[in-house]
Amino acid sequence: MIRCIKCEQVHAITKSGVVHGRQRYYCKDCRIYFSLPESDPSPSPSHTGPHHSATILDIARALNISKSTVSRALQGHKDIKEETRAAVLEMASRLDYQPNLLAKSLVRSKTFTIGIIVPEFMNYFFPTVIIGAQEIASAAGYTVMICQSQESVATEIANTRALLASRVDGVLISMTRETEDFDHFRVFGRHGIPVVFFNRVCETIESSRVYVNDYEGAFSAVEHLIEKGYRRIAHLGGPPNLQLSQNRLNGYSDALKRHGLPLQPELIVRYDLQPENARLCAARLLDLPQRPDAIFCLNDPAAIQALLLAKERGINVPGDLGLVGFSDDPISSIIDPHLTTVRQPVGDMGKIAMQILLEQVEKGIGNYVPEHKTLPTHLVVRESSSGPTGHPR
Amino acid sequence: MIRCIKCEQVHAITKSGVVHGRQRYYCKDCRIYFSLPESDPSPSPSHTGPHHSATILDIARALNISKSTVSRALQGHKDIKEETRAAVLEMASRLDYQPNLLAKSLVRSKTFTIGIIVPEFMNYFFPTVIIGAQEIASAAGYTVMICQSQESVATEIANTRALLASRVDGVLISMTRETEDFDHFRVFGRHGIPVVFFNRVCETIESSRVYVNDYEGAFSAVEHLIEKGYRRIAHLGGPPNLQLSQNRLNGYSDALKRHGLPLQPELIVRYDLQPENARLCAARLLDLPQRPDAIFCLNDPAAIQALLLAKERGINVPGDLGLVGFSDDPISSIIDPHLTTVRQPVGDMGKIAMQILLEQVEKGIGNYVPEHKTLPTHLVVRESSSGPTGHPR
DNA sequence: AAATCTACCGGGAACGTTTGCGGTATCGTT
DNA sequence: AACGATACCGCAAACGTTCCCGGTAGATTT
Repeated sequence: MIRCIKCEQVHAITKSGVVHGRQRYYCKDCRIYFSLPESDPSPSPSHTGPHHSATILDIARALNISKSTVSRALQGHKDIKEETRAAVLEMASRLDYQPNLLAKSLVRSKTFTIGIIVPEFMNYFFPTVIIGAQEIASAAGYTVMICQSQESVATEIANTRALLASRVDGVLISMTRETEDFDHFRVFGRHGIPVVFFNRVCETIESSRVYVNDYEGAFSAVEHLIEKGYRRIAHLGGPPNLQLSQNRLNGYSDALKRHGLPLQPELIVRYDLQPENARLCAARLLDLPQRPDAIFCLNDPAAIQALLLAKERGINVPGDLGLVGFSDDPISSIIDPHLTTVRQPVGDMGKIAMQILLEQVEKGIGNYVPEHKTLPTHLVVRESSSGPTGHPR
Repeated sequence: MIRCIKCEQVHAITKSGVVHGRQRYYCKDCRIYFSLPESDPSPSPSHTGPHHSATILDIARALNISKSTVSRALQGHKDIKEETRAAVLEMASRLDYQPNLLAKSLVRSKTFTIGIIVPEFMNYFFPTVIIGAQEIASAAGYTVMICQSQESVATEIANTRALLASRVDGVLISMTRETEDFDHFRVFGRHGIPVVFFNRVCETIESSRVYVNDYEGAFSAVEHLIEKGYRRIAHLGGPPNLQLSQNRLNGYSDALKRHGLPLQPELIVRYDLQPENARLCAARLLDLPQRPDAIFCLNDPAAIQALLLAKERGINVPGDLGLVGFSDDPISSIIDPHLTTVRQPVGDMGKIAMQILLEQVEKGIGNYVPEHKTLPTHLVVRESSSGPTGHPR
């Protein structure tokens, strides 16, 4: 006892397969498909109706023209009379037509979406990058698809597959803290999809990269501590497989060398980017028989953990312990004492990375050379490093 | 002078259209399509190759079987001999086959992706919700597509269109601070796409909603301030079009009434959720001829701005000014003094919202009733509200 | 020996677009 | 009067899947 949703007739209805749990029907008179929930024999009026969204074919039939014409009218092709176009547009909005990107992308083999893989977005850094990137992308008519690997290679691999399956036109990647094998990234190259790495870059893959000058940032931070009178400066570093922790470590040690200070291995600890472990590592440093009088931390979250721990233990910052972080997290200017840090242009990093990526997407793979962009850093001096007590400068 | 990328022959090649700027060719011998960048006549070897990703048809041809069989083998259909399936799998990985979700979704009219629209993700709240939601979604085999409206209705509307065009199976929405007209949300209903609102819900649209008990949270916060001895309690509230600011305001005033305190209009200010304006509004309260001795703030970011301003002006918190926020932002337990706040189960909100949504997606529209879920809040008492000086309790 | 069943596979339509090519009016030009 | 140009539109193939329907070969039952 199925009636057509349009002509309300019963006789011209035939079944037309089941799609995902609901019976589809076809009315021969109206030449229209529709479906009704089959578990509910008498659906409430508010939920009845054509769940089958309108297509260009529906518009075409309603106007007695061909779907080619509708398609062309919709995309502003010049071959279409102004009159017809107006009619199409009018009917499109009447039928609540929404173009099906899946179909469009399928035939044009271009999706106008960019994939982004980040390890997390709990902290300040990655959301800010993403916002910058998204701004550029949507200005260029692209949408983004954000994946978070949650610092796990397994889900990172899953993410690459998902993006590949969705046929994104390009991807932006900042890898996991534990990524050591990069094979899963190569698949993009094999499929002609440009990628650009940012922040946590991959050096063994031929691709564009954008990052800040970690070495210089670290160098200036440590030099600043030295100038303020700190002498036993420790480093709370990051995992060795990340290039940036290596660079910051190098900046640290070179600054020490430059000023004739010894490089003491026990003053260097590395944490795996988990906040809890930053705290643990800071504790290791503070528990040292000969305590450091300053710590240069890999990033602000780590510095904040160190600061909190110091406060708990009654260690005066900056009097007994100088602290400087990296990346200028907003919390750093709120916490007491305010944290000295190395500011990096976070939003710009997203923008620039996306700009480079989109350029390469438009050019097509093989028609561009990978680009390596280094962004400047800038030391922001605040209270946490104003010099040890008894050594005012 | 085009050679087949497989057999390296020249004679059997015919042109086969141009897709998006690159000429496509067809080798009659190998029955294979491929394309070369036409702007670069002699591409470097590293970038040469079949940009045309392998399809099930390629696998089928290589194995001399039909694409139906390949499809079935790939999805684990029982009709396929173990031997054939193994061969297909092997060939698939040899050809670096990646399924094309666009095509699959097109025919099944199901994308297994959920859209999420949030106003921003700079603060702690929304990223945390998203993480929770994503966890549930990916466990169920869905991927999410995150859009941020940036607190602008215009981009919110653009977001709905994008999600609609991408044919998401369902959407999670927390609306803009300025959304007053909800028509652009109705299109989901018309297209049979279930939506669930969270946090900033929409009451005029028939749909599921999940939020916290804002009224009770606010009530207990204000009651707490009263019990601690504060008497002139102000409220730094939010925009009136958001239900949650209304509810928190009601909790605030009812708590005052309950304890026989007068409701004074000049003690109620509302900000538009921009941090700068939170500061301005806090200033308005602190500039009052008769200054409030406590402020109950709409959320933690606002409370933090108030706290910073008070510190700048030398107003002692909690001695001269009690403060309590809402949502337990991590900064709140870092800032000095630590901020009393109403904790809400943020991650759970995402999880629950996604669970409800997925249920409705699976059931299909019309086969479920909208669900309204209120989550409990919990007052976290810290230093910022420990009582005015001279009124210790 | 015929009939039925099972296991496996292929043909082909369908999903909703885009787009090259061909067709038909209409109009102006020789 | 014939021809070419122009403006507009339709046909049909293609994109890469899924899945219904049918077919064949061998095994089992009657």
